[in-house]
Amino acid sequence: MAGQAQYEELVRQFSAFGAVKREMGRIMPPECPGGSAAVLTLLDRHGDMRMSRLAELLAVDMSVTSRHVAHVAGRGWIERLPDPADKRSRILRLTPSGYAQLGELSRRTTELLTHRLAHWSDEEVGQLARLMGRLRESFAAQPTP
Amino acid sequence: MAGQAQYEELVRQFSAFGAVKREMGRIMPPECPGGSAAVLTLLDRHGDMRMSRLAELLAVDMSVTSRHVAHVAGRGWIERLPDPADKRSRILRLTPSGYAQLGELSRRTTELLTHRLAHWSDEEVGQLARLMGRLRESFAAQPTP
DNA sequence: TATTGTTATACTCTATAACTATA
DNA sequence: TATAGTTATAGAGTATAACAATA
Repeated sequence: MAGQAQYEELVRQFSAFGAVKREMGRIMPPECPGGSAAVLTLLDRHGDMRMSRLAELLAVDMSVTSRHVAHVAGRGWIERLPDPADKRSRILRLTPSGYAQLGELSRRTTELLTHRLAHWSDEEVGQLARLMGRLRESFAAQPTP
Repeated sequence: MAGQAQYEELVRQFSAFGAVKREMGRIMPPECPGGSAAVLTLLDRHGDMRMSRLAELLAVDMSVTSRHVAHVAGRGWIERLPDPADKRSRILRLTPSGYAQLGELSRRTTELLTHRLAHWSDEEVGQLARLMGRLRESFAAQPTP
């Protein structure tokens, strides 16, 4: 249970985090903006899925998901297969080209973080990842009413 | 010095953080979007300053800063005073109305975080704020060439 | 009637470039 | 000539609402 001053400090850091996110965005391939990268990463992580499931994992409206998916499919990085169980649905699946794109994304982000976090210990990187994961869970647990 | 797998996990958490930021944004007053809140917060934190200094603290282009400042000034939350040392410059200063708005922002964010982070210890909140602050510093230290 | 997904519209945030006023 | 700030334009991300197809 923390106090108001601590929460305000945390909010300041949340706000300042935008600069980190923007720099990550700048090193991405021009054809693959952040939304596309998120789609590829989640499909890699969780396997084939439907639009609605992807929207849930992205934590954005399905209309937004639809846009991102259309962009990614247009580049040939995923394919949209018919769902035999429900003709309204489509199953999303990474293509070999999509896996190649994921490799490129990984190379770029690893290269940037290797430089920027050169002075961070293994434990610190893990701790930040763990706390941010817990933060996301704490917010996802109680969706806005 | 961390490995590629750890960096990829960290990048996933960076991406997922967007959901937290969006929920924070949803509870803001409609007249005061994120950019405006950042301007008010930084002026409160660092005192009166010029546009260029604010742009540096926001870590965005001055054209973006100019937009946010115009919005905030239009609501009467800050005033733009002439700089006696340089007629091209303007000194930004919070008004009483601006301080009132800051109080409202603080109430809303504290209320949200009190609920969402109810199970977090004081130490964990402090640790997350500290690590995110260090992350920002690690990125700011080497601006993009 | 309800659900899956798409599209149209609108709003926020951002960067680049052109512009002005002053240094 | 260089700098402080503004504005116009363009692009990415998002949400809401209206819509089509299917359950």
